[in-house]
Order: sequence, then C-alpha cells, then structure tokens
Amino acid sequence: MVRGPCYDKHGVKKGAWSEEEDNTLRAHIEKYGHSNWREVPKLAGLSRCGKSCRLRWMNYLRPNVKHGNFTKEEEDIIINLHNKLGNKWSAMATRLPGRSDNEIKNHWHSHLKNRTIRNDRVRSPEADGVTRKGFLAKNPNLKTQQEVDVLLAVLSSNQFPSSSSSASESCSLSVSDYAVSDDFTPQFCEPDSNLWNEILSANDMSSGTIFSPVGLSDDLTSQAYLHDYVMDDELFWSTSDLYM
DNA sequence: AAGTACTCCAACCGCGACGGA
DNA sequence: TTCCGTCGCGGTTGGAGTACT
Repeated sequence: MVRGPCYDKHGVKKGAWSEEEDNTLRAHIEKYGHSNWREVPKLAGLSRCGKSCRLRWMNYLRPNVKHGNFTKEEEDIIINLHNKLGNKWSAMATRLPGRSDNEIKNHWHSHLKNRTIRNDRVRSPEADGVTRKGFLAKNPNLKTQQEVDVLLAVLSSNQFPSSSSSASESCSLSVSDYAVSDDFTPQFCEPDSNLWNEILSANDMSSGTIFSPVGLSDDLTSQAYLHDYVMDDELFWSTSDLYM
C-alpha cells in the first residue's frame, strides 16, 4: 500500500515511515514543537526532508487525527463543501475534526466523486448495476481507463432516465439538508470565550458528534471557529489535556 | 490456483504564496 | 523592490491488497 523505503542521492530517506521514525518524530515535536520544518529532521535525527516530516505529522501523527471510515455525516459535509469550495481540501479539513486534507482528497476521489456524478446525473451505468469491468467486457474496443471513464460519463449524462431506479435512491444523499448558504464564508476571528465552554460542555469532541448535521445550518460557522482552533497546534498544546 | 485488473491511500512532487532580509 | 528560503496546497504516483476471470 505504501512505497517502500529508499534513499535519494542526498541520503534523504523516502517512502513508508517505520514505527521507529514515527515515534522519533512524534517525540521530537511533542517536546520542541515544529517552528521550522526544515530543522525538524535534523534536530530529531531523522533522515527525512522537512516536507516529509510535515506531511507525516499532519496526516498521521498529529493528535486527534482520525483514521478509518468516514461517517455519512462527514461525507455529506465534504460533498456540500466541495460544491461550495471546489478542490479546497485544506479548507474542508478545517471543518472536519481529525481529518487531513489528504484523507479528504483521497476519499473524494475514491468514493464521493462518482456518487455526486450519479446524484447530478441521477443515474450512471454503474448505478444501474453495471460494473466497470462488465462495462469494459461489453466494450472491448476501449483501451484505456480514460476512455472508459469518458464513455461512462457521457452515458451517465445522457442515457439514463431520471425518474426510475431504486439504485439511485439507495445511494442518494440529502446534501441540501445540510446546505451551507451561498454567502457562507469561513470566519477566523477570535471566538467568544464563552463559546468554548458552551461547545465543550455540549459536545463530545472525540465522538465527532459536534459535526452532526442535525441542526447544522446556522451552527456551521461557529463549528468552523471551533475546529480552526482545535486543529491549531498552539492551542492544542495548551488545551491538550481536554482531549487526551 | 494462478494471473490479471482494479481500488485505495500513503507519500511524493511541483508550484504559488508569504515573510524576512 | 527584489531576492531567497520556507511553508502549505493540490495534483499525481506507486504499490499492497482485493476482486475478478
């Protein structure tokens, strides 16, 4: 699943991180922080570039990072935000607690993109029970994945009527239920200090329930506040005991 | 059972933005 | 104002695991 370790011409290690490297990086950052990523690997004694360390920290080692399946609520938020923001993965990540931009991006491309195409177009051959392989078997003249994708897209936009299909219903999303208003803009100002108390007392941060779409609408902005601060490393260091 | 095709995701790469000298 | 170093973002790739033939 991951690239095997290797070294470039400067002796910088690339590829998958070992558990030992993870522990070294984590220990170093927890102790000294990461004011300068370039210096981190040198100071920590890692044969990695600063970029690689940053990526590893942000996507995997950082506290509060969640792994595993996305909830339907998270998927709905991603789809909705993608409608509003486009491929602004980092902006989306600030609104999904514990999810990295990379993880959101991957999940979008592997799971959600096709689903939204189906929703937009209502039905696609795949939604109609035709797998890519089956489709390819029936169209052996298609040589590349791109050709298949293009034809599937064309078919999904033209061929299938919108009225029928239990398949489309089975994968339907009520994104509009969680719609963000058109004039929604991220807020980055200092939240009222009472907000913290209210939010922390009302929500279990580790469960992610704070981002439940139930009653989302007007709360999204304040939730964005919260997450911007939760995911800010400096704040985390000062409040980490709240979550650990 | 073996070979092939496909999926998924961690990690890499390139580039633009930004800040300091 | 310009240059340079660093950071962060988004696109892309590599390859292990899984599904299919």
